[in-house]
Amino acid sequence: MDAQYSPFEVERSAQQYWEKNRCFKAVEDANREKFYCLSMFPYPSGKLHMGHVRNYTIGDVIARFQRMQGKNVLQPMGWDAFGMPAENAAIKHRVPPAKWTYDNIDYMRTQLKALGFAYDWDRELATCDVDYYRWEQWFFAKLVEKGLVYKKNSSVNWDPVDQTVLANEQVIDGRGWRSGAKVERREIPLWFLKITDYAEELLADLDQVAWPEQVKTMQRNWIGKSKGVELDFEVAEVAAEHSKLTVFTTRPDTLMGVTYLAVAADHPIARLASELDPKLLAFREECRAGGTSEADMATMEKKGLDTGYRARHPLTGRQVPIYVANFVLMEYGTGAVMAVPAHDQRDWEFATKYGLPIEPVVSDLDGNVPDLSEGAYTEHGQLINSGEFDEMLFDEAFDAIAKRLEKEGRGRVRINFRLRDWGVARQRYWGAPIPVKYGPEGQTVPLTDDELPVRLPTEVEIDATGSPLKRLRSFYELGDGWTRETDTFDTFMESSWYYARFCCADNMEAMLDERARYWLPVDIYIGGIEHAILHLLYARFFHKLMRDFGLVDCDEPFQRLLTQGMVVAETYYREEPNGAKSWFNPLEVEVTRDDKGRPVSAVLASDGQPVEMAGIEKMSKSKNNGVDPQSMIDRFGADTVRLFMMFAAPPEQSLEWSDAGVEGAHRFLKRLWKLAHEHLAQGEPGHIVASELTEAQRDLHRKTHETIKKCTDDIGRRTTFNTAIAAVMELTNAIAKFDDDSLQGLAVAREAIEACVLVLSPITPHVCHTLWQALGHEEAVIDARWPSVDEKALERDSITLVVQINGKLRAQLVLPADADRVTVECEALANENVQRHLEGKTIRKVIVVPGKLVNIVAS
RNA sequence: GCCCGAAUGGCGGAAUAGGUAGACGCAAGAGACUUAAAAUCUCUCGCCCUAUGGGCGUGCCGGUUCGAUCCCGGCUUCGGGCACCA
Repeated sequence: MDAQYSPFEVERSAQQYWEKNRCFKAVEDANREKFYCLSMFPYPSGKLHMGHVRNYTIGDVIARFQRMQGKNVLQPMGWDAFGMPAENAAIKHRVPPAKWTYDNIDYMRTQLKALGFAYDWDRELATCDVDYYRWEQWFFAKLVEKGLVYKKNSSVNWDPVDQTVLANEQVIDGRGWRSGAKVERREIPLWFLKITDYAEELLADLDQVAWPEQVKTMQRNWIGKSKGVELDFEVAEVAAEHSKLTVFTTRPDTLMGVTYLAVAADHPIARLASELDPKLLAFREECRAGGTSEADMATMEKKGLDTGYRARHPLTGRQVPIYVANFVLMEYGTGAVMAVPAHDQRDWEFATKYGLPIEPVVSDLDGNVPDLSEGAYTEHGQLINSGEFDEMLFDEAFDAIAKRLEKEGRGRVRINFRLRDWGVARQRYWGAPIPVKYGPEGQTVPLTDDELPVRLPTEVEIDATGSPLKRLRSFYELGDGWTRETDTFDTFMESSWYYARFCCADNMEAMLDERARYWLPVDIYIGGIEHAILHLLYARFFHKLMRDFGLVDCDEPFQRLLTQGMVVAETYYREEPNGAKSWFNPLEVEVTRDDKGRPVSAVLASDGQPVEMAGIEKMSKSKNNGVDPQSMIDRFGADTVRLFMMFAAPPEQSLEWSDAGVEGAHRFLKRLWKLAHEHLAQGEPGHIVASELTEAQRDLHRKTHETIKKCTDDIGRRTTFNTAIAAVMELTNAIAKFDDDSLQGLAVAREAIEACVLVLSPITPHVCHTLWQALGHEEAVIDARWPSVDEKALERDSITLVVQINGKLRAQLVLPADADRVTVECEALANENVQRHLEGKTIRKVIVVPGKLVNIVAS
């Protein structure tokens, strides 16, 4: 064994060993307990960023830990390869999306390999491979047959200059990012998957999965199940087919307070009204301005205009005005809402703005009529001004009003979901073609198995103006007046089932096979919290579709979920003469500190001139604060990078990049290496005989087992790798202080060092691979079993407990571990400092928490 | 705007079931070794005071409790998501 730790040699030889022996190939084995560990696959954007390194290190630590627990582990990796950046790169650099994507994949694969992740590379897949997306097309056709797919009009962001549909992120302050033109909402027919058919199950099955409570809460709120009443307002002046205006409300108790209705700009009644009124027509046009996102809807100025039509209140018969409003959307619900300005804040603001009546129908529980001068009263209360329903509370009023509406045929109780069906069509090139054709008479026909797959052509001209597929005759035209669908799938489609395909990625005959039943569900899924709703909900839905098609047999795809925080770093800039800011990478900047270590100023290393410090932000290109993982691997080796990432913060929190912290991690590995080296130089150890250990030996022996116990829990249950590493650091500090070359001493030290190597091996696998060999083991450390805790070694003779007076710390006592309550109390009261603080006071109560503390309550 | 989180020394963080706030690491300071530097090792390190002791202290205001970083109510600031970024 070398005296010096040389990471590159160590890493090369460990990686060669793993590759040569195909250590991470996963083979189905019904007799072994399986463990499927999955990290969210990356979009191949060019090179790995620190967020990837963090994500994949977490996954790798868990996979390697589970392997040491004796599980049959599957840990695959692949590429979420369709998406917009490839098209943007094609426009900017004139590189075909396919070439750009595959080049990026090749580079990023070498980076992942350099980090030593224990992937079964035989299962690698890229979603842009036809062997992958063909099954998505096949499955889509099956879903069409089952009636789970339909086409309907939906709003998109339309750039009138580039004549193209924009993604929400391409709309900046209401304008197209390339053209700068004001974006309009435009209705186009799009393909939808009926996720709402599964709303109830998607909600209920959240109870089965071991996910963070916050993620489950977000999904529950997103699905948004609510009980309410659907009711009809009659509009007398218009033709029969529009004479009923249906609305949904969760507050039927406020029905008597309805003073107006609001409909979407594209609602039939609004259309009808605008035929006669140019002002209305103009307003309906105006409603088209702006983006389609919910945030836009919620924050825009609420505007409306009277249609002139009046609706008949279903209970009172009173006539209420119908307004067109820009915040009501035709696609959601019925495209119409009832307004109760006294008890809904948005309605209150609208009514106040347009001088509409605000009539309270709910008082507080003491019968006090609410003050509506500053805003709506939205609490549940007691009904007033509601005739026969007066004095009823919410539940009673809900039932009574619903019952009466039902009896009169004007309403019914309904369960409503906020969740909307999933629009899966995109007007983009770099995606999986939707397998549908259109006939000369307007027929819409899904492609049959023998017409599949539809290959995405790679020889295309890409520019900023929409999908090139329509311009490509060989793709678009099918002869005899038939044409092909040119929309492609939302890339969430691919990421909704890749976890299943990993189980049998080589099957060319079927989407999934029995191997998927062996491996699924994924035991732990690791990825960014930003995917808490959309990706995870779509994947859960898709899983249930596959289950109902007999392709998988569990209800949920991801049993446990670990959501990781962002990687952030300090930002530095200089203001240029023209006012623009130029940003400098943290690695190019030197920070000077005051004598307390506080940063006071920063200079650019290259010219020594000052730069401004602008705080800590998510690593990004725009702020140039991204630290390239590659440069860190080149400098310190993969183990150091992995160790730092796992040590700097628990996985759920954001992680701040720190150069000094990385150096600290590197120093620790050097110390560990030296410790092992020096220990080995002291000669062969004896065997531990527990009854013959000195006190110091017993202390180290105990610390070793305390560390094993803590690390097992920290890694296996809590996934707080930072505290596991801290515990190992404590143990190495104890080993370094332990100076005893007797046979028993060496044996205790050997046990401690081996524990460090085993426990760290999932985190820093390369250096532990080499150290394990150096410690004389034939088997590789990846095949070693996780160390077990000797409960006997944990026992202590004496314990320290603290004495508080009125909750304030006043003394510490060292007592035999088995001291009884009376002894503890007497010892506490006998303490000099305790007596001093009790002088002139009367003891009211003594609380003893066994093994922890004594609190004396005195006054 | 709506939904979900977070806030602890100079810094990253720890305190796992309401029981010693600050483990571990970084930075900083002092010292040892060295011709010197690097590396390494040892010690100090929340703030304040009349210092073998004491007061204050976990974003802010209030509550529950013998005891609150932890539970409850109300704020502030920052972050994630909001259905076509992935």
